Amino acid sequence: MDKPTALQVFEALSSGVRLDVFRLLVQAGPDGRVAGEISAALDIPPTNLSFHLKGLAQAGLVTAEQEGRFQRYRANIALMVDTIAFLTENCCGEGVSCELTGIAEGVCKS
Amino acid sequence: MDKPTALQVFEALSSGVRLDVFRLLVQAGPDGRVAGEISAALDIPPTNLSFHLKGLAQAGLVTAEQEGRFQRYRANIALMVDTIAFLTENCCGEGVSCELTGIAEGVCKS
DNA sequence: ATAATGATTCAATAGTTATTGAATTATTGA
DNA sequence: TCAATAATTCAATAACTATTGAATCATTAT
Repeated sequence: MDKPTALQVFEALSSGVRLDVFRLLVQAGPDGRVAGEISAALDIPPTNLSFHLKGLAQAGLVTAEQEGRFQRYRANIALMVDTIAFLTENCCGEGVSCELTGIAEGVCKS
Repeated sequence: MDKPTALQVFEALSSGVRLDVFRLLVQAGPDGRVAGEISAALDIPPTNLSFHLKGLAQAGLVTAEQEGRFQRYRANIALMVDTIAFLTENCCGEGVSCELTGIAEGVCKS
């Protein structure tokens, strides 16, 4: 993953609203959720939700698919996994072990 | 890790300057770097660097220690590892495997 | 066709973030 | 003490982000 992509992902995740939306879509699984469902579930006004969904989509963290007059959103798990890989490669210096924290071995460079 | 902490970390990592600073400090290892070294290495004016170091410190991603008239900064690897754990717990839904991406098994809930 | 529904875009506003140069604080060295 | 050095804070500005309500666009149902 290149740096601009990583920055966009971090910026997208730096809002409580967007983090909540993304988590909801992760939990929703492959079916995702239409905008109205997200709006209702998280109690976010449609216009504000649109704003944040746009940011998430621009960062690539969610995809949008038209479904009649609904708009269905899904989490892009692959990008999140890539992001975790990016952080992993940037988080552990020489000889630093991640075992201490309960993260699986092999995750960090060390 | 709680949500406000995660949000602060993501916000801190959402600036190219701060990401560069953090990576530099990770590479520097336990010795860290004094502010002037960071400023010179990344070609960032001292006053702007102070601004971004403040953000990183507030998020907990770096620590600062006075050393004579210098200020030594170090990366907080533990917090980064916690952040990776946070993302891991929020990235993989039911039955989603991370194997595809080359991330070690056991990382995702699966 | 027309009305109703789902969602987005637009316009306005308030608040926040990034950057720069000048001023300030603190420590070291002559 | 006095000048020099390291770093931060302050003040000003420009740019961006978040939120809301009104308006618009597209699709569905009558």
